[in-house]
Amino acid sequence: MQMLLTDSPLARKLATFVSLSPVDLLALTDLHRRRRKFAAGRNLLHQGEILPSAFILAHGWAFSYKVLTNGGRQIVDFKIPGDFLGLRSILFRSSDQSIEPITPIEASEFLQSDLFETFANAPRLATAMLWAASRDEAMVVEHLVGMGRRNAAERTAHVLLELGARLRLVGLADSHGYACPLSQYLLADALGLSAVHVNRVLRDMREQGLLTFQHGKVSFDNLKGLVDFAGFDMGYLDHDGPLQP
Amino acid sequence: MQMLLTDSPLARKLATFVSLSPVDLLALTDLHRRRRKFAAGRNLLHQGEILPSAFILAHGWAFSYKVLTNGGRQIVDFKIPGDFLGLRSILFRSSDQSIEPITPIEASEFLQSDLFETFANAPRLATAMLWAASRDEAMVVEHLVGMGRRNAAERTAHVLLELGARLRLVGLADSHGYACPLSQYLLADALGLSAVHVNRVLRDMREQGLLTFQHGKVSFDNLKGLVDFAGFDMGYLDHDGPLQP
DNA sequence: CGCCTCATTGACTAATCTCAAATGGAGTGG
DNA sequence: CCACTCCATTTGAGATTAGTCAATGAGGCG
Repeated sequence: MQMLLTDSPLARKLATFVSLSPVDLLALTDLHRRRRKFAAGRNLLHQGEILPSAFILAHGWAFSYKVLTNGGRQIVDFKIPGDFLGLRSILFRSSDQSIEPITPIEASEFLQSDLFETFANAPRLATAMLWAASRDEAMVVEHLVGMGRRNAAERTAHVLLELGARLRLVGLADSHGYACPLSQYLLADALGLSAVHVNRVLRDMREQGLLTFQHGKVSFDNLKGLVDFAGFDMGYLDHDGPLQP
Repeated sequence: MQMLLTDSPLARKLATFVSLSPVDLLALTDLHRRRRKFAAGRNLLHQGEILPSAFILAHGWAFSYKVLTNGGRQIVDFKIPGDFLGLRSILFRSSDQSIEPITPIEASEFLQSDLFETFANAPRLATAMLWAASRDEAMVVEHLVGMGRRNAAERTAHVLLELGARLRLVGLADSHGYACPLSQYLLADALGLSAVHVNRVLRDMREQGLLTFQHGKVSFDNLKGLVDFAGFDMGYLDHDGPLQP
């Protein structure tokens, strides 16, 4: 049983940065009690909704987004196994973002009280989770930076590289590439581009031998060149673990 | 003395959302012990630097930013009195952003240990500060959304409206406008635009009677029209206070 | 005054969007 | 197996937005 839990994507991710004690792992188990499934495309959390629970994504992909009054949609982040869904919405009264599954997903639901309990029982785990939240914020900042000061191709490459690095942490990618359920429309809404332009950019990069995004797979055809091209640093992803209070 | 502290921008901001007890105010006092001054334009915190302290901005403006390998600079957030500077960098080992004063500033420096002490002595204040941090993150998300799905004019209007709302919280603005030390270059680096284009956009909005950005002042010439034009919601700014664990 | 930096404007260029249409693959019913 | 539909992808052409380069003003300050 413990064996299985060490293998959950979240445990795997956290263990990369903090060594988890048996107590921590046990507390993590508790958070995984209520496993639920959701269909693709059906809102899991809606902008402004008040939900007393949050989720740990165990299987499948999702995304968080905001819709504007003018009709546009901006994807804030893609969520992969091991990520929290709606963590902020239980710490604070309401969420300002919506979350929608891309594929059918499985996620473990936990309540606000479960979280506070965990914080009390396994402080080290609490720290690790706070760190994970901070890492998420660093990713949003990096996304913002890319949006403002990288062109369409650099941005696209950067997002796909970042996803690769994150997936590798949970064992879902290697240095050659990964399975990717994103449509070009989703990519466009994340990158602040039109789907048409995303398509052209992907073709260019494929023809330049940098990366291939096709048939549900991302292949890094020239990883070094791509990292260079995108100005991908990764420092904001795998910096040292959290300080222990 | 207590009177004065209730008047600090941070106390004023937090008090809008959480009622602070005398103990909380006292703890806040402690954080304000070490007041320091910094000249405009001199880096306060540098990308990647490890600093054991953070600041509460008491007077003047600053901004946080990242520089890219390609030379571009993206401003992540403007900092006004009552804001934290470098809070993340003491919770986590290193900061991925730099901070620079725009005007001469005064800020209260506090150490990591001061913060943990405060958390222990005044839990309610700790919650309030965590909430403030979360609000900052919501602003970054909104900034990201604007970058991706609002055009140059909407983005500009949105940022200036948001600054107005934040300044009002600390008594530095009213519904007509506020004093604003930003140059068009800074605005451009925050908006992901060229300074030249910012200039044109500002002129357009001035000619349309929406807002005037001139001589260090922002005037909302048609607040309602402007809010409408920018799709400014404000929900992400003044949502309810934090939940009390 | 002379020298800054910031703001402003014009002319031209480059990036990206929009509209429109064609292609292709996966599933579905006959 | 075929015809058909649905959707995502792909491509082209022209319109729009924003960027670049270059020059001129305008205010502040030693």
